[in-house]
Amino acid sequence: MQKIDTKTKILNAAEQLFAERGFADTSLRLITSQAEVNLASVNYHFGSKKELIQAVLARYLEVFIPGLETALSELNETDERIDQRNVFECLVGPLLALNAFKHRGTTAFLQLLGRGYVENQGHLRWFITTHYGEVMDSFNQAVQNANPHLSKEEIFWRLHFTLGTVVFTMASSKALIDIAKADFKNEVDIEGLIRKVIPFISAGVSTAK
Amino acid sequence: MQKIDTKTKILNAAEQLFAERGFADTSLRLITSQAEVNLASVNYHFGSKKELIQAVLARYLEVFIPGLETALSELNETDERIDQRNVFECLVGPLLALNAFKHRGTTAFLQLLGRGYVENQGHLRWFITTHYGEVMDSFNQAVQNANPHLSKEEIFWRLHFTLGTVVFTMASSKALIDIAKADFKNEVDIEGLIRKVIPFISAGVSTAK
DNA sequence: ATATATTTTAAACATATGTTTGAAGAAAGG
DNA sequence: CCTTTCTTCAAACATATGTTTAAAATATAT
Repeated sequence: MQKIDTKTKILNAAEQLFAERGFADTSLRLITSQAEVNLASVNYHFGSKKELIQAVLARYLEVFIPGLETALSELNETDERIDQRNVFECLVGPLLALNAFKHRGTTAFLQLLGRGYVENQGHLRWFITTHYGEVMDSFNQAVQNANPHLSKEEIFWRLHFTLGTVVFTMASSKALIDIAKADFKNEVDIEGLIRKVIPFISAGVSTAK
Repeated sequence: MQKIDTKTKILNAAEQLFAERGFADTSLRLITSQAEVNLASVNYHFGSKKELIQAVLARYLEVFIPGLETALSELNETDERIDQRNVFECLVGPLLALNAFKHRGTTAFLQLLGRGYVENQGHLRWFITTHYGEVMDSFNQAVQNANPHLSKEEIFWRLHFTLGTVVFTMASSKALIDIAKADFKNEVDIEGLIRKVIPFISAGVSTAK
């Protein structure tokens, strides 16, 4: 059994609590008690709560973004006609890879993303577009290629609708999966959920006005 | 110029600030200073911050739910084939009616709904399904009539995807509208946003597997 | 082994929060 | 008018929060 250093213990506890309860409702004392570290170590290792939040998100983005980058560049190199579903499929691999990187990683990442977008007047959006602007542009380009009938503004809106669908679904995935199991006797896991949501958002994005 | 009583002044200020900044990030002192009333009057009139939040939401639900009820019962009585868009259109009237009830009422209500769903581990979700279960069932029935090719389970999932789309979009509507204005020089108001989202969710709900 | 740097710790700090108190003020009823 | 009830107000209260401090403990390097 290997020893986990303080920094990682804080990140793990903070990640889980932020995803479950949101950033504002999670105190440093709650984080440090769950991580079994001293309160002051957060400020020592991260500087402030704000920087801790960024570090939690960064740990996932640093894995997810490169994965998305390679998937997108592969897609953009094929000469075949690109369907919107193919574009969204680019997200599936990198997203599920987060589960290998960390237990329940996919769900946690998507929940954090949702929290970050809704809280703090869209500061996360600014962070992502300034730090990972190229990937966003690349993804946007792929969507435009798949939907030549749509204006850039229409695509902007629909991609944000998509983000809402995914983020909200993942944030309440546990409850939804439980309900589905009780009402329809049907077991669905996180990958099954992704497979269900892709036809929905693909149809939404590609539909004619 | 009529005198507005303290209770209403608090509700108005709280509603605006809750919608803009979320519940956790809005202090009672911020509310009472904007409402120009004494701090203690919140506890006097509402008991606690939690009850104030419920009162703010209830003021809208009491107007919106009956409106939705009548729109749905009208739709369910026609013998014509119902399109999925007709079902979602049932929401538009009651939603826009909130603007007559109160200035910027539609936006405020939808933002509050989004905040309520995302904050506080889905407590609002439980509140609505237990208090307004009949309307939810009626809405569900209309969707089934409009989509006879879909199983009940598939509809269950897609309606929750829809909820996510709407709730997330509205919670971040201010930020999104600002970006659209900056990037595309295009002013979108809340009705415009509703008109944009309905084709998206309608296509998503009705698409074949 | 000693000196240096890094990390951990308990305690204190400053501030912000929701809530309560008790007196003063206003409104209503007889 | 006086009494009673309802409402407002400034102040205090108790607690929770993010952050800082300075000493102790541990690790690192020479």
